[in-house]
Amino acid sequence: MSRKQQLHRPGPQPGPPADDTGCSVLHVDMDAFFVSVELLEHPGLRGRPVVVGGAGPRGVVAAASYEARTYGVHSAMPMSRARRLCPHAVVLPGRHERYREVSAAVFEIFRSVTPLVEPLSLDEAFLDVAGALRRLGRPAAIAAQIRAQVREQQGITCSVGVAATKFIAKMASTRCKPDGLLVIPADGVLDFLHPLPVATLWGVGERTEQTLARLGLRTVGQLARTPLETLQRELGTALGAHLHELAWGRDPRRVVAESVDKSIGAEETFDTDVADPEAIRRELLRLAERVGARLRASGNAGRTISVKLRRADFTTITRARTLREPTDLARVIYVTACELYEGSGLERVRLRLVGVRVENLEPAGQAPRQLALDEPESGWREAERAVDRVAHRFGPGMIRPAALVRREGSGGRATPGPQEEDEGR
DNA sequence: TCTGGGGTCCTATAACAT
DNA sequence: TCTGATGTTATAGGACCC
Repeated sequence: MSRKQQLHRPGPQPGPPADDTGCSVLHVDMDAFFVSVELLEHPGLRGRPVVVGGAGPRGVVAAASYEARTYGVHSAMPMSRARRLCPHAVVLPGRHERYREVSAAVFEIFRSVTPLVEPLSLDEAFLDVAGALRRLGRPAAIAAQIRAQVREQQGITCSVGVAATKFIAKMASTRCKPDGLLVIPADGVLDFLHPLPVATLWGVGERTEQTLARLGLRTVGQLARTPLETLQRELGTALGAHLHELAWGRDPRRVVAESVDKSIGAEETFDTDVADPEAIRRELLRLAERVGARLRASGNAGRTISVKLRRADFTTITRARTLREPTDLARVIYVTACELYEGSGLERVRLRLVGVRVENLEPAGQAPRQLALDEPESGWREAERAVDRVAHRFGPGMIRPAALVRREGSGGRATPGPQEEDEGR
């Protein structure tokens, strides 16, 4: 569900089959993934404008059907605006658990082709099929086979870009959406690339597009012919060099299957802005509990705790502190987060969002366990492990700190979160 | 029109060490 | 010993991705 989705003519490539020699990188992208999964269960909605996303007052669009897109609706758009653009759209709240299941099944198909599968998100991945050519045929044939299997086994469509490099494969899948297949031959890369608008490049968002527009650069070709030094002066050394390389079709990045988490975090936007420090601390506790549980589930611990505070006017600050030892304990995360919040100078300021993140991750097993006798940590550790076990058996939210048990008139969030539906246990 | 939640990466700066 | 140059690490902010 790329944000840069555009409406395109679907269908196969015209003309003779393109030469896919050396094009061993595939980029597979599900078409309007969340919507497509919903349509499996609500076939009556097929052909109608359907939008998946947050239904609350501050929700945004996570996915839009192609019918909805004709009204200008696209992902990341505020839901209020989407409803205005397309008042008769069907809005569904989204069920990520279900999307994860379908995603897992689709990725099984990918891995039956090659072990070199690099997930980018639930709905897209790079595949390096160089090692599968002998067994399964040419890259374009493998791509067609994957598309057929996804359609037959899961009932949804995807688009596949085939090229010699990752980023050209990704651009290709974007250009052939929905339900398409596009091969960019190695000797056709620049013809494909140079007429495209700069904003289609991976790494060019709204801000960078504006900067480039100031320089009079609208197409990738114009970008390519701009001196490297100019780009680096205007965009910074790293981004300037990166975009210059991409504009010439050069992208040395390999497809890598394994990846390590660098941070784990949670954040929440309030339905209405909150100034009360007690309510903010309660939210920090909820978030710390969530992050701690996910850290322990993933077997990680982290040394750096950061909080993110977004004011009503959308300006955002972050504050971080690095601990002497890594932790996976919600209690430690919570206490640190509170101290960072209290030291931020934003204690009575109206906030629309708070977030908690743990960085500098390492496997929890190798984290040194300094525990002096007077430290209560081991008690917390046992307590939190017990909570993990209960959550595992009975579902999350069965046990939680007393401060999070909702009381009548306790303030806090304007509407209960998903784990607060039931009154206090 | 009013902007979610999960992340990664880059840059600038400051503090500190060599 | 003082100092400048240089490297390293932590921090903050922001662009960008899906």
